[in-house]
Amino acid sequence: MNTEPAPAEIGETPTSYDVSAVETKWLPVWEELDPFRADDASPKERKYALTMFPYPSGDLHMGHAEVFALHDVIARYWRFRGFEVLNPMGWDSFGLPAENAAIRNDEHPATYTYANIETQAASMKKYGLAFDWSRRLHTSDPEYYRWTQWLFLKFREQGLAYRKNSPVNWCPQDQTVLANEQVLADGTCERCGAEVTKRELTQWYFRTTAYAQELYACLDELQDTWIGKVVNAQRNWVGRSEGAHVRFRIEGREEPVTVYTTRPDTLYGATFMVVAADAPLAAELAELGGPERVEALSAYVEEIRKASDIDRLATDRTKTGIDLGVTATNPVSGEQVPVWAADYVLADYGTGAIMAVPAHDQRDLDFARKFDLPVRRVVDTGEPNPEETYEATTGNGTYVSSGPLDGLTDKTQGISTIIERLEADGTGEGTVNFRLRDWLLSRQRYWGAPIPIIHCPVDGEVPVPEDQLPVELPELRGADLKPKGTSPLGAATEWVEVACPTCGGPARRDSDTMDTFVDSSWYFLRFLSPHDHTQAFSSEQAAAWGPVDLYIGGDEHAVLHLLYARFFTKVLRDSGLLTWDEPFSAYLSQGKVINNGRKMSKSLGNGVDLGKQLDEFGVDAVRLTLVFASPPEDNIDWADMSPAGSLKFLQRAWRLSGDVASAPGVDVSTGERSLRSVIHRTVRDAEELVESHRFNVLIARTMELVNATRKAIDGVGTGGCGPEDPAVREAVETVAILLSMVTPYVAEEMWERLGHRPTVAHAAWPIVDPELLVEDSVTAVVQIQGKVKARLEVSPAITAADLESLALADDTVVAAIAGRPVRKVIVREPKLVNVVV
RNA sequence: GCCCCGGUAGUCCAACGGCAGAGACAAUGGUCUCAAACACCAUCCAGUGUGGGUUCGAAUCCCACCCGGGGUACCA
Repeated sequence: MNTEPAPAEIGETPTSYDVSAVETKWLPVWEELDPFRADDASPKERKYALTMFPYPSGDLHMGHAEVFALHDVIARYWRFRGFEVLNPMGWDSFGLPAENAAIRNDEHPATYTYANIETQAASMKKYGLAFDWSRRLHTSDPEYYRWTQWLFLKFREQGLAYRKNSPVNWCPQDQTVLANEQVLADGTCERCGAEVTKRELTQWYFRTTAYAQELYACLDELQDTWIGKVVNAQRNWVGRSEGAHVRFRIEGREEPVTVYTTRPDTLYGATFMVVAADAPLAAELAELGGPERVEALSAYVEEIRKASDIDRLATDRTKTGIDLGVTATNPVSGEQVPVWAADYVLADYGTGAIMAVPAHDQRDLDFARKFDLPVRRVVDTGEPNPEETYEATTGNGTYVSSGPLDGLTDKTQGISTIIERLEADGTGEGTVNFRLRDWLLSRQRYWGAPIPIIHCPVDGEVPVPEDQLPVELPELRGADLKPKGTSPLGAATEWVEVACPTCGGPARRDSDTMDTFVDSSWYFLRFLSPHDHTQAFSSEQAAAWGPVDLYIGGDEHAVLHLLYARFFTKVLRDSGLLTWDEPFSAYLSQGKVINNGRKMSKSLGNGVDLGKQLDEFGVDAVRLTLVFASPPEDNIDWADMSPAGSLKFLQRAWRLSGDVASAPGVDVSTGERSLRSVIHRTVRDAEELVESHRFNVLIARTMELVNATRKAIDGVGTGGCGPEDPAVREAVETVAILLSMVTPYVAEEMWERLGHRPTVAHAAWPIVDPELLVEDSVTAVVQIQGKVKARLEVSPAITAADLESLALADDTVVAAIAGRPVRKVIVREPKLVNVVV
């Protein structure tokens, strides 16, 4: 600690406080008083404040420090404003790092996990956060994952959890499958960075697609209370599009092939059809084409399987594909078109088959060019003809060569005309399509919640009976956990081999564990009744507390965690367990803490250690710096920040508390008006600023109040009222209360020096006196042509007419008008007059 | 490519369509000191990315473009 306490000379007021002494002094007092425990029986109006619970890897870092500091402002503020606040904390404690550490150190993952949890818990306590610690939970506790498993079984009963065989993302490094959401845009694993490959495996899925429409539609309600970019990201991820299914009859095949298109109006321009090469449909059609087509297809599929996702994802890659040797019939024109298989058509989007309209889709045009297929323009947009330029046109235009559409110029009308025709003929219909896929939840790893299913050769998939939950993890450690391509649980013979609950015969447990995102999809519900051994969560408490009033977290979870939690909420609502539609009424994401323009990382060597910052400047100064730095959602570059400056300010604020010369409880209403006016304006602004999450401005306003108070104390003779004035006490108490939301230690210390008993968290929020917000006089500006020419001191109650005549009589105004005729006068009393000449 | 968000003093950031500055960092000068650090006092600093438009009046609203950040990407 570099803040030396001032030498305590007898009779002299110290000029600074000892940061570390204050921290050790108040921490036990708060533990004792426990002011933030939420009362389920409270008659008060409730608020549920939630911040994303951490994964226990090592100690807390700067990112945690920021989000917790921001979150704490809201939680403490609501409490001050008379709400009963639920503000819980726990750990998302299943996950790979613990498992990898266990392999490295030949130990059990729980050892690493729970040691880190204790480290983080101690740091959080020292960090002075307003959590209700009685509700602490860890998702890796059997008492928690028992209910994760129970929820899985409920979902399965409703057909929302199922198993299917499908090509899945496989991370060769972590030796496990990944959800689509866990594969980055460049085709690498979001966790370890390895290049993701594909494998054909039977895996468990949650049917998120069943809720695609609602997950999309409800975003409208969240538009104003969720941070915009997250709503946007969710919208993109769910990916709703409107279009049509169109059925093409295939020569020699009974079933027609259905394609999905968003441009049915270009149907007359379809010159070939393409099916996803890796879909079963392609194989079927190849058989129609003959043995050499089958062979060609399988060679082609082999080739594309070998290509990495990175290559696949390169958009400028040349198109590849093969002719399947079959023809399809265009349902409106009767035209015969060839059918191709290619990898630019995705098996799991739409129907896995498209009608190719090269003139009006660049991908199709590239393909047509490569394989010398015909291009036919059917919309004349006025741009050069794509048949010649090889630049597809996608805009509005006049339909040509399009039968009944010819001459039409409106795309919307063109689309609806074709859809009507298709529907009348029974060859297609309008439809809505989503990009969202089902959520792959199986993981071939150990440290997660086991999937509570038993596979019996006689009875098939049998759920573990509820009274046998939880299915606890067997004790495995070290080398037992090494990735081998199958789950480590599969090798735990004694654990895997069980009697079938239905027939009693030999059977095997499902040896996969659930994606840890399952654990975090419902933790906000478990906080409502964390010690209840009879149910996952209390629906009654959920109705009373929920939904979460404000959720704060990082935007790395903008699609994953938030989407999954929303999905869980909707399923549980439809199961009758919840009454609300969305889990988080408002969502705020904090920016990252970076250093010197770069993300902090070991390889760059620019990490900032939170512990060191706390040791050097103290908890309060670090919290203040993070809150003051910028609006919450902006990144903070630590290199631009000055925790030393923050500490300087806190010392100045603290010093005020030693200068107050009136007694506690003095009648502040007799205090000096101008200072009181600043106090009450500050409080009014503070309310608005906290509610609109402009915490950085809140700090600025508090600094302003500190400055004004200092002047009032010292400035006797120059307008200051001196330390005895009751307004000074009111000001300093207000500073302590405002600061307690951000810097609880120094605020508590000030509160004590002001002669109050702890804790400042119990202080009454100042009531704003509207009388004190009225100003004695205001400065009105007079503009000529919008440029300021003069200022007038006027009464705030002045009438428009009076202000106008006052302004027009002003010498500088008269001079500025210079005799020109006044054409118009705009008056916004009492602040502004604009003269137009 | 498409979709979001942003661009204001050297830096971080404020500013209901109405005086561009609330607050801070840095810098400079001073007080204090044997000297320095700390502390305190004072000073300095931009016309709001560019170009149009709307308006009596634009940092703020609209359009186009440039730059930065993020999301997404053969999604038919």
